[in-house]
Amino acid sequence: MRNIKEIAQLSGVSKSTVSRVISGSGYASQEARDKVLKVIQELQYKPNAVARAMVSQRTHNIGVLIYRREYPVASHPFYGKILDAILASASSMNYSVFVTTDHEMSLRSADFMLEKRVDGLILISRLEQNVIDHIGKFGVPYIMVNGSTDVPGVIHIVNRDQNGGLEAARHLSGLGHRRIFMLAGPQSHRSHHLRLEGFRAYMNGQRAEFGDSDIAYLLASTFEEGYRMMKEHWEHFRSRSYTAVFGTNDMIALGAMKFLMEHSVSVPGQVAVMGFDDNDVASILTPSLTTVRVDTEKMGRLACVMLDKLIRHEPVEETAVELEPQLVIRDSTRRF
Amino acid sequence: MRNIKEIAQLSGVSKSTVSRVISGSGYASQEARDKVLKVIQELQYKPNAVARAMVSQRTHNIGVLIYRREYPVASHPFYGKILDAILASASSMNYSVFVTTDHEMSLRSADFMLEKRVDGLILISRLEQNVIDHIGKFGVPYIMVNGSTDVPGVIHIVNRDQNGGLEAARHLSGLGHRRIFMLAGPQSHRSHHLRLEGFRAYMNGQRAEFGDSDIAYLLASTFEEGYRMMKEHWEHFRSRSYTAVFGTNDMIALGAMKFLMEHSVSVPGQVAVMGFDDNDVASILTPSLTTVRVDTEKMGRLACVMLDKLIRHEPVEETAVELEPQLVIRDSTRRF
DNA sequence: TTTCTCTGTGAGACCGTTCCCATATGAGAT
DNA sequence: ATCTCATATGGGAACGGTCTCACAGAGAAA
Repeated sequence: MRNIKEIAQLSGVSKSTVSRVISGSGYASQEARDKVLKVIQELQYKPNAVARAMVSQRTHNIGVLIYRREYPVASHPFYGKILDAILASASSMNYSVFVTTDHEMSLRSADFMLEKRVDGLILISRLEQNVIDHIGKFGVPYIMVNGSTDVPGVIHIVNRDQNGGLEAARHLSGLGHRRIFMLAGPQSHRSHHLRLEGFRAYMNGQRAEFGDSDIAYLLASTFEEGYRMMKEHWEHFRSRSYTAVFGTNDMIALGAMKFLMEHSVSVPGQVAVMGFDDNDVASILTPSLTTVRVDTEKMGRLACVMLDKLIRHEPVEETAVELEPQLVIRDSTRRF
Repeated sequence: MRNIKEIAQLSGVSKSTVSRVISGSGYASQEARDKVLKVIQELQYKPNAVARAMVSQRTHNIGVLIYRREYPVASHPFYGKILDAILASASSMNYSVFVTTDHEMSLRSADFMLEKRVDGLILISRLEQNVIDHIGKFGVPYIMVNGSTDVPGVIHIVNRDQNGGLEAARHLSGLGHRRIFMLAGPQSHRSHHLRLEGFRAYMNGQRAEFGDSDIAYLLASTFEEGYRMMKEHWEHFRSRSYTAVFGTNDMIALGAMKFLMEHSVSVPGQVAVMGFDDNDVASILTPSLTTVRVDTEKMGRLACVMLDKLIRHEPVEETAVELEPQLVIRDSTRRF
């Protein structure tokens, strides 16, 4: 393969001069510059990033680690969106991105990145303490996005889920709904937990009746599980004459909505359905889903910008960024 | 940072011996082996992949390049699936994956990968000739997945779209549908073109009436465009009393279905709707969408396996792999 | 004239590995 | 006794860049 030495010989200068021309720093006469650039152009020479990384101790690569038990991961309607945003931002900042997905939270996939000497790491979704400790030991800067653990000192970007839950409750209450059934995703996951808490806080604040019997706890935050739990609680649901369902994410809500529609329950005519996240499917469905929007685009962008600062040892103002979610009213909810 | 030299000093051997212990090749006494491994364990030493790549001229990285004009890319219900499969396969084969998405087909993003010296490249979606030429010049092995161009010699993996289109026609005809309206995605794209051709071939073979007036050509293969074109042809649709709609992908079909349902047309009661791809949304919707399944999982896996062969200079049997699609009958179609 | 500064250039160390080669030792064959 | 051969080890070049440093010439300031 072509290298800088070959360019140097062909243009009749030393490799030092070639290096200077390429980097643009240091002195190089116009004459030398022209000769070198001409040869580079002719040979279609591209500097070897591996060698560069070797000496500069900077790879200009960042790693994105997504842990998720269920498929899909990259094409996941929520995590995939964050990934998309990261890819776009990173590219505009001249970083290349290693993407690793894993189903168990093993140290292996973390090591995979660490060996490759990435400049920084973006960790998406919940992470266990030992993985964080492991990564921390390496001195590689990292940022957590939408993580579950509140490890002190770890820089993380999250959605203000509690507020979102509160907004959802306010919206449904405002429409006149008094009996609301909640499908709550795994409470070990920060988002689902806080969304429930926010919702509960509003209801309690309003002295509205909302207690443990109004909540179904799901084992997964999937469409199937939403459908399954709606089915399982169907008798209960009818006997208590609920008029609304709130799922702690869109897929859950969509699963519930599918069950309802299969049982000829009109949405939103008889029962209003509301989700959280605002993924692409939410707006596509008939009826389109009222939801609380999480700004995944900003999450990804901020993650890149902040990680870049960490990498360049610039000061980072905040250790925790919380993004405000936004109520998106569509067709699946209406005044009761 | 820790390096092999430091390990050598601490274990009282030369760096050559340490290298041998780590790689497992060459001679090393049990005694030396133990000492070295102990130090490695204590220091949590990980060999530097950048330095390794430097001398071995193998990075164990592959690049995935996805060009797509519209958002989303990574989270796209079809391309995202392929990406997911690639990530899983690559990881099990000990490759790390660079993911790059781009909206225009620029040489820049290709260069981005080439400079980083990936061992191989997987190109997803349509690629223009100049980009292919550019990459070809570098001698980096590459594979095209679901590409549009039939460049001779380029190894590619595609779905047998023509057969799929044919199966779709056979299915709808078999159900008794005689008047079928087709929403055809951009014909510059191989898949959409062949799906239409396969469909047309079956219809003509059956001497069924299916002509140009039964086809609407879309500008994009999106949900919105499917909706828009269904709307635009609504009068035409009704006047010709069509009983079925076939979209050349699921999103198009879903867009059309949304329009129909909004206009109180019962699906599949009055009009049957059929798509192509079988993405996650297709099974979620009510009614669930009858479609033709593309084996994205296998596409991704094969891409990795074949690329690995190319990288290791092993012979690759086929230059073009065509995967057989599979009819998936769900609730959106029924006997007319 | 001498000294200083700016411009321009090349030699060579270095980044962290791998791998080839030289060397050493003890056992078994000749 | 010498010759092989397998085992074991370390020295040092190489991979392809960056960067520091030494040095040289030219013009300006002393």
